[in-house]
Amino acid sequence: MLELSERKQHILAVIVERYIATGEPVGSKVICTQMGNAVSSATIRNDMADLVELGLLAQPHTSAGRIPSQAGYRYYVDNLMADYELDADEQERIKIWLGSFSSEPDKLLEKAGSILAELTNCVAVSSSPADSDAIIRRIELVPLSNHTAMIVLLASSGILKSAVVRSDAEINMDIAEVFYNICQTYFVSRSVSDISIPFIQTLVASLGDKVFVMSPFLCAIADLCEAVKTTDLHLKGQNNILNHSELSEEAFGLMDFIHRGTPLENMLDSHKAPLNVAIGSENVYRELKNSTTIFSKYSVGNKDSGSIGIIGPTRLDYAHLIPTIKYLAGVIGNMLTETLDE
Amino acid sequence: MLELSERKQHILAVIVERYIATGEPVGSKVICTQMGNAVSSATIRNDMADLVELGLLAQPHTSAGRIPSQAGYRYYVDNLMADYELDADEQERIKIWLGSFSSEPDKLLEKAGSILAELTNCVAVSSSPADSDAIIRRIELVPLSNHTAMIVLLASSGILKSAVVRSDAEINMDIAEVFYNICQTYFVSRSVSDISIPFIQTLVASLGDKVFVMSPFLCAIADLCEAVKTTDLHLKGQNNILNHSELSEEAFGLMDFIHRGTPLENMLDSHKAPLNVAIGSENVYRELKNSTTIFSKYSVGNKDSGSIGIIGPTRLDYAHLIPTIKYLAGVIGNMLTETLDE
DNA sequence: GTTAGCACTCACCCACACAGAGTGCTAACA
DNA sequence: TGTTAGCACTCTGTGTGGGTGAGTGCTAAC
Repeated sequence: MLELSERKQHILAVIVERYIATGEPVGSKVICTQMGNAVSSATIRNDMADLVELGLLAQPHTSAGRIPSQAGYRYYVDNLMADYELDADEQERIKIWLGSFSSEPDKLLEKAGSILAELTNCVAVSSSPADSDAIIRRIELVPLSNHTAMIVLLASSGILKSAVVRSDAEINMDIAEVFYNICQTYFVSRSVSDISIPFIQTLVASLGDKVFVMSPFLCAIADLCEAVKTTDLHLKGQNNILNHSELSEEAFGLMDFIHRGTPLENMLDSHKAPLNVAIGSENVYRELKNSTTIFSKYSVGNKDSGSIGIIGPTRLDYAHLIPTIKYLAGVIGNMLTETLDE
Repeated sequence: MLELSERKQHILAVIVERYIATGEPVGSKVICTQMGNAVSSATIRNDMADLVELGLLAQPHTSAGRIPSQAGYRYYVDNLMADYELDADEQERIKIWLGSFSSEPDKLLEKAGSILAELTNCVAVSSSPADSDAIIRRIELVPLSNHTAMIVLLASSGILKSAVVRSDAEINMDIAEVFYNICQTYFVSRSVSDISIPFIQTLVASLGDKVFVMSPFLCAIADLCEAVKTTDLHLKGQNNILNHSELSEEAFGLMDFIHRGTPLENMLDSHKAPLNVAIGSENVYRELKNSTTIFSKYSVGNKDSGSIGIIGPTRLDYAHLIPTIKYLAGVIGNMLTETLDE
């Protein structure tokens, strides 16, 4: 790690924080005042020149002040940033906002995304748990009309998926009973990755005369298992991209990137640590080379499941946003774990 | 309605279609060629001057060609536009895309929005049916674990709402039975607007010792009824706003507008006709004064329910988009009606 | 009513000058 | 050796003026 004199660290911190606040390059004179005129602006200029040399600061042009380079932000996040905890008020507010309506996992994640977008003024992304090894906990048939029913599947990943199925035959108690038995025998307690199309086909073949009645339901179950294995991304606050003038050049590319879906999923999947902060070109995808991504995983029942986080400019209030995202991920994890309580 | 000579109509049509295709102002010479040199460019210039006089064309500046004014688009849509039907291929493609996974109403609408965004390169908006007079068709309790259950509510508007509820007491057959009886007696066949907070309070008071077990469920039902009364908006293809250079000036305002939600809901609610095309300042909200909105209502069980449509620039391929949106609305209506079949 | 011919009008592009902010460097100082 | 005052320098942003070209509007003839 880079060794910096106390004063240079202080100067770097002032520049980062001031630039984060104003978006304007910071000149030596301003820093001088900010530091209570402890040293002259010329001294600060000398230090700033050194910091540029070290790659921690950048100069948009000769006659402008300095702005943090991506490495400068990184140094700030790793070494200078004040530890900040959400105060009880903020914590309470988030909890109430999130829990005002006890909802399904997918809706909870969507709502968490909305909250995050609101709090951060960035694009918020939340991913629902995708777990190929998830076990089917329960499957229920909910009759809706004579010919339609809803199938609900609860997986050990805490995720709940449902589909509406239409059957040509009337859905009565008999059918429900048969469905229940099939589920208990062939589906419940198995891994979702066992439920392949061939599996369904063999199963269907063994059903005899019930095959026509049952097959739409069984196909729906296969679809639901597929859905359990698939990551769902929820995007919120896309309007915030245009809020950040430094992103206006690449707003189009960014928008396109987040709408493409798959690369974003891959990125979230590749995260190993519970918290990931990627500044500028630390991001794998070059579409994000001028953006910062902050993502936190949440865990359902002690197992890392999905992520929630933001995509924004590199000029971000890291000191406040990182703890906020961490906290939100914690709350979501707890709420989703509850559904699995036996 | 404005009386125009055959030739002027033709010139207007050429200008509108060419401008839609290229985005460049159209000059007299180009039109001349397009019309097979039937008349000279000077003649066309004279006609164009008349069309400007009538307010159907506009001139970005003296030495540029002409572009359609908003009134010009309107005249085109009302009188000149070719009637276009989706061919069987396109129809089939939409149906397959939409119906690949028999889904819940909300998800169906979301998917329809995605399809529309894809097909039109515009922001697609779909609203789920909100009906204050909807009748509760069914309420079902789906146990998920010892202490959590899902409540599913089907309303006559074709909409299905669900919530996950956590109860301190264990959820067993007894509780399911009590719940079922309460639902049959107090909820099913009533209008969702009857299920007010006071109603729930009186009901709770009459439950005696079951009050603690039941109240979270009953509160959830009240929330669900509220949800049935509320319009849900699904936005898709927001990246498309940046695709249209003519909207880049107001991209920020537009983005903000569609994210505010309520005005958009009000707009959809105010539509009386099955198909609404508002060009530029025909839109009530001034944020849309340079945009076009095309919305079609879909009906569930012969009753107008929600809308689906797009927001884009005034420069749109009206001749193709309008039939596409109409068709999609028709398909959605049919699919949602099916769920209600008794 | 239609056409050819021509002057005219802007938007666009480029080059240039000017002001202002903030620096880099030098020489003096503690 | 580290710090400071002073000053020339550099580069952006803005505004001004001339040149080019596309497309028009107008006039006079057909």
